[in-house]
Amino acid sequence: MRKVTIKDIAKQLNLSTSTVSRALRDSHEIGIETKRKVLELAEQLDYTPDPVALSLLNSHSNDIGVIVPDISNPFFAIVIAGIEDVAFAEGYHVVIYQSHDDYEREVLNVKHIYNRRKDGFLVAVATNTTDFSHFKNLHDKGFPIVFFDRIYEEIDTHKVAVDDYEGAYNATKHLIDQGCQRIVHISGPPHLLISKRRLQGYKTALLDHGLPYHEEYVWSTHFDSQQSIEVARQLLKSAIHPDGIFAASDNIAIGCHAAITEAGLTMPKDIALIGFSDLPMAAMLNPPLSSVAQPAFEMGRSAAELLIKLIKKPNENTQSITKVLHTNVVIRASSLRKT
Amino acid sequence: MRKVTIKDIAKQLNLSTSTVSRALRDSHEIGIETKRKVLELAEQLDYTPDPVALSLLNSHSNDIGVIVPDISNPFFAIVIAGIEDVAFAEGYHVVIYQSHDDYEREVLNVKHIYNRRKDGFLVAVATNTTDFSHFKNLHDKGFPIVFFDRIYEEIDTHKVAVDDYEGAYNATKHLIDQGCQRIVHISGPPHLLISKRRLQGYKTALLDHGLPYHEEYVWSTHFDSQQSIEVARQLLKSAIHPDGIFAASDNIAIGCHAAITEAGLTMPKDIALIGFSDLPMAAMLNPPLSSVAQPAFEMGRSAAELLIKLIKKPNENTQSITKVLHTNVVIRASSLRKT
DNA sequence: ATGAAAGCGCTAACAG
DNA sequence: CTGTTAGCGCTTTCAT
Repeated sequence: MRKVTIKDIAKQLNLSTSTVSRALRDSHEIGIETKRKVLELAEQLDYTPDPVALSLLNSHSNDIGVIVPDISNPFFAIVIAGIEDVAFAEGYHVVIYQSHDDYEREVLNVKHIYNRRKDGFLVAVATNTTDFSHFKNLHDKGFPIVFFDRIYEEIDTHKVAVDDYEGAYNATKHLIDQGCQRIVHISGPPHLLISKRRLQGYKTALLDHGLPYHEEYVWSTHFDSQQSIEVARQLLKSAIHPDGIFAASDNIAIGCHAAITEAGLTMPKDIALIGFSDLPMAAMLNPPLSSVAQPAFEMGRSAAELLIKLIKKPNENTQSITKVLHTNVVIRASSLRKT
Repeated sequence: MRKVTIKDIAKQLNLSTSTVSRALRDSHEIGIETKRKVLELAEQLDYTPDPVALSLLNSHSNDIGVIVPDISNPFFAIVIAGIEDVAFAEGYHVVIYQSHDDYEREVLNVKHIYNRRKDGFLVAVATNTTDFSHFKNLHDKGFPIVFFDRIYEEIDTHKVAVDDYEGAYNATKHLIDQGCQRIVHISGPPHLLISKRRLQGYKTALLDHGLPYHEEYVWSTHFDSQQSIEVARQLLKSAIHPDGIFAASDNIAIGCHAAITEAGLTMPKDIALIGFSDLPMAAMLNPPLSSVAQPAFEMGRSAAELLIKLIKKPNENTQSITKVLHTNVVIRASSLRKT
């Protein structure tokens, strides 16, 4: 029970494969009657064109790739949902790749994407990637790439990100407004652009409001709660005794939340806590977690739209655009002292 | 700057493409010297065989698919990590598909997998799938399929699941041991096999320990915390006044956890709560959530091993095996009343 | 030991 | 309006 091909139809109808091919694509140069017969038999035989043969022929696949560090991070899961939303509507299928924040895996993923003739890809760069030639090489060949969230600035292509600086500034300002004096920032991996920008927002907010900036108040960890709880425990045992914590992500904040509770301290009285991303989980904690909301779904949509634009008319898009989305601070009980 | 093909190598070396092809595959009928030259040039030109051409030729791709309802569910994310673990080691690439618990999407995913000549796939069936012919048809053609977690029993192929009955029984027994008298079960979608089995475990445990089984004590919702918090609120407002809740998943339990806290009740004193899966999140809650641990990573590994076995020697595996993994109850503060 | 030719499924000149 | 031919990149008979 093999797959039915264009050949089968041709044979049964005593036509050539090219005629069948043309009839199927509704070419104007085919007799109305022939067309009808072909379409009918195709329907009846449940014919579907072979995408692999088409890929070999046209060098494209109607698939687009998306590389994220980790699908279990709800932020990326939501971004992917946004990507699928527009891709699906435009007739593209999205193939998900995980780099597991590992450079080697990321390189493998990129190769897979290119070799399988994907039409382009979207990527949030892996944490430990420092060599970007796997992106650069493809981009130089004109392969459509869009960066999102974890952006690499040096390649001249479309990018979508959030205003990290603004979000961090406002989160920190909020803590200051709540009367916090010793505000610690727990950052993500220091070399990431998003980490740098969030740190900058934190720093500027302090300075703007007459609070000193101390390097010892800036801690750092990975973007996952397992590691963050450890770091938070250390922090709470240290001599700093923070009365406010701005965590660079919700996963980090969740780790802090658990460590604070574990230490017998209460939020927001002893420590006011705020995270970044406003994952669905944030509202479920006890007390509910304040967070800087990122439009993750919208980020996915925008990135996909830009990629598809790039795929459809590669020439018209000489100007690469960087889309900056805005955040807003969602205040919940973990940081709300005053009413 | 096109991709380098076997033809380029042939031309530069004044050989035929067939010779080059053979040399690359280290055929014995090729001169040692020729072989050396070919290999050297291939290396130098950074030649990689074109997987699309190979797919068209051999009807396979070295890709395996995995269909899950939703990647943002950490349980599935971990299963996928397990799948990738063994697939990667065996030289397969895993392509992730989301059904979003939607039948239509699932059918589309299956078609994509088949059309793109994936070597086989693993699937956790979508919640609202009631027609299984898209699986049945492929299975009848001999296409390798393995079911995991959300299993469909009627197709005779390998399956991997957890002992849901056992897990549910032990969770319920634990609540009974803690002195709970009015134990409510919040189930997942009722028609799912895992829901039925967990319900059965709950029921039997009650009966075995001299507690009555009331249908009004069984509530039901989807496997996500947003919807669960609503259901939990309703439950708490009802006349039941449960002193124990066994939630059919951690997401459901998280919703309950939030609703209980919101209502000003305390765990485990007023209500003892236990979930199912033991997601990383469970330990982070306040109070930490008890849960029935499922070996998610191991489930992924087993399922992938079975699929690859099926792919490699389809004939030898006439006997399909169903692997049942064991659970264990992880007790934390949300349910621990006695010490 | 190597080459020529056919074919995987399909489309696109190029002919009639 | 329809058929023939060539080719996407590769492997595999079948010759030599």
